[in-house]
Amino acid sequence: MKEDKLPTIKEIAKQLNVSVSTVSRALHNHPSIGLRTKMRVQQLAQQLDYEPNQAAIFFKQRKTSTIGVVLPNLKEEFFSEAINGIEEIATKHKYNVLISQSRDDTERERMIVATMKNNRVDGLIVSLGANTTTYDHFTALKKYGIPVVFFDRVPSLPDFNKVYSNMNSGTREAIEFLIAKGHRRIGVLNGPEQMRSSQERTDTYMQVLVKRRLKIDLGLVTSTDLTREGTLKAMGHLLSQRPKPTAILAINDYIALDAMQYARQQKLRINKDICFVSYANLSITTYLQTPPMASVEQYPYRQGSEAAEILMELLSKTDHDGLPPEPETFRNVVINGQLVIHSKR
Amino acid sequence: MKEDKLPTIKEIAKQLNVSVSTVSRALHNHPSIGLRTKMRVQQLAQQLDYEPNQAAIFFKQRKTSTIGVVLPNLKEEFFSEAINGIEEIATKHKYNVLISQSRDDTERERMIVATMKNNRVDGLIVSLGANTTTYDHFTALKKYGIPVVFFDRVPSLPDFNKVYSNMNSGTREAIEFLIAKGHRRIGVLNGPEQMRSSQERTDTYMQVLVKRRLKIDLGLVTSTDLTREGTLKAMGHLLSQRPKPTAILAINDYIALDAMQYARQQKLRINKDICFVSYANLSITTYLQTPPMASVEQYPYRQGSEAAEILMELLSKTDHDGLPPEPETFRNVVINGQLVIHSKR
DNA sequence: TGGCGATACGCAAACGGTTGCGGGAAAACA
DNA sequence: TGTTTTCCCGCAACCGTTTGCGTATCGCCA
Repeated sequence: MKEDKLPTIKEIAKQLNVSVSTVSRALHNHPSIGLRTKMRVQQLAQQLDYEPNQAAIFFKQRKTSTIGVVLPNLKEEFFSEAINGIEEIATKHKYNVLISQSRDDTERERMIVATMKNNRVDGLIVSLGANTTTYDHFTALKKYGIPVVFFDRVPSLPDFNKVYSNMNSGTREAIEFLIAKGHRRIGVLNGPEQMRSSQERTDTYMQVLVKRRLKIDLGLVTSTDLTREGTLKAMGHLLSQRPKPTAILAINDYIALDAMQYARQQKLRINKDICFVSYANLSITTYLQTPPMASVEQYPYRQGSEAAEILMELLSKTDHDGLPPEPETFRNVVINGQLVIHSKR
Repeated sequence: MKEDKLPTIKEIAKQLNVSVSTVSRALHNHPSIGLRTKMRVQQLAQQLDYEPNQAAIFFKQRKTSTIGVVLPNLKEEFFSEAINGIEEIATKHKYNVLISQSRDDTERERMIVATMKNNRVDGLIVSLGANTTTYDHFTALKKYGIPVVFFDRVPSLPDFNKVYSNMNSGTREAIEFLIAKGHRRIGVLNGPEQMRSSQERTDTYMQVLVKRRLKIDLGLVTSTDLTREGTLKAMGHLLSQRPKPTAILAINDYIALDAMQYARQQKLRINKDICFVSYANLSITTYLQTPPMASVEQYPYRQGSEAAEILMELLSKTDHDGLPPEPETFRNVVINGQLVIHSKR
């Protein structure tokens, strides 16, 4: 009972005195198999609890029905929510999902991509590590026909498939919101400069200020490396500006939380002496007594599911390889972030 | 350049005019291959960027070097932290990790286990869905020699490998802590009754009260199905008791957060009119202005890594199958939870 | 009765790598 | 120089499934 080897197609063939090919076809409802034998095969298969050996199939078909997901970390609700979207679509298309965390370490990221390649994942969905600035480990995959779709943290190069939330509209809304509340000195707590989103955020910030004819003070634009220490240091810088900023736009809710904590330590009253607006709109903020005044919702689930959808499409194309070498077109889906207001004050 | 098929061992063999077996052995540093050819092979392999086709190896070796992880959801920091522990150990042993979420849905859980079996994962690490009361989908795996290790939410049956944090010591500490603070009416916001931990928690609660000669009021012991609605309802019940409880022991931090929000709506002041103590000690609580007074740390990372370690051990045994049918012994690792005090008051 | 087209099934190769076994050639010994 | 040993390497089977192609059987019509 213990060493009950899994039943194979051969087993069935032997017991029924037919060939393996007949069994295989019978199980696939191939038209050239007689109804009688088809029934017999299917019945015995059921009875033996036969399940095809996926490993063998993967090997034979040269595809694993597995997609890899590489992202900075699962701890952030944004990413775990995105995973849900990915999983949803993937399972619908009968794909497995291999997840791995880069922890914002480019070296790890390279390793992960390499092992995923060796494991022959059919495709990849990636959100870049914060410090990743080179993409050769991804371009290398093209040679092997492994499609890659980026989401959220996407490379700034054009020749990649991407799904992301553009910062422009959300940021514009956010700044306008703050201005309408009377704020004139608005600080920006940005991410690392190599991140596409950071640049967009800064750009939009400038644009709005210019449009509203407000003074631009570059001392009010800082960046954090996303570590807690980096955030505190950046906050120290912001709060040392004179006059102090009365509002701060933070790259995401986690960073905003660190920043708020710092501000509180400096005896500033949140949403009174200083207001926060951030991105992501995580559920944890609803538990705070003083949440950020507003968040730009980034729709992680949608980003994940759209990325997965695109990947599925790409995979279905490379399936029947034989088509003319298409002129390589890249998908570029932009999801507009939207401001969600938490606190009226 | 596009349809650059991945180089195979055959390719190398052909180019070097040796047999595939020689190449295979050369790459594995087999002693029976001459130094000269070994060098030539390895060099060419490097030059061609040869990487063995894992799918083929999996198939041949009848093991996939992949372990499956099934847990309720990744959103809870407890689980994503546990994943980190699992990943750490797994990659150290060159295993891949396939993650899937049951979302506390037993049916989904069954499905996942089934597909993981078909995908021939070598072993499984599982944290049960909240409503799972039958374990036949896991016992079925034994027949096929697929080891399973449970963690955190473990079945109450003895014949499984488990790693979990026992509630006794942590709960005792927690209740004693509250009693020392002067609380006499302590409510319990427990999980579903079928969860092992819920029972342990209630038992210990009773024991301590008895020992301290405090009155036991069963109206103060409730349970939630872990949904937000369930929690609010349970809280409604607790707060309708007379006299009101002055402290509440909640099954985990998320539930505590929901509960605290409810209490606040009832115009109760947290940590003043009513105190909370919970389990897990998540990092998000550090951002709260009024966190639970204390949390019982559950060491998710350790639970994950220990579970993975055990699984690795089990896998290394079944590797060289041929040993006498051992008398099936099950590992049972208990990690003592420890009370962490957040708020002095 | 010979020929023809379906119908239903078997043969065998292929996917890429591993491994037991056997054997040829060179080296060492008598 | 003949024999034995040692060192290298090739042959071939195997893992489970899919699939192109060949073929036996049968019915049917001329």
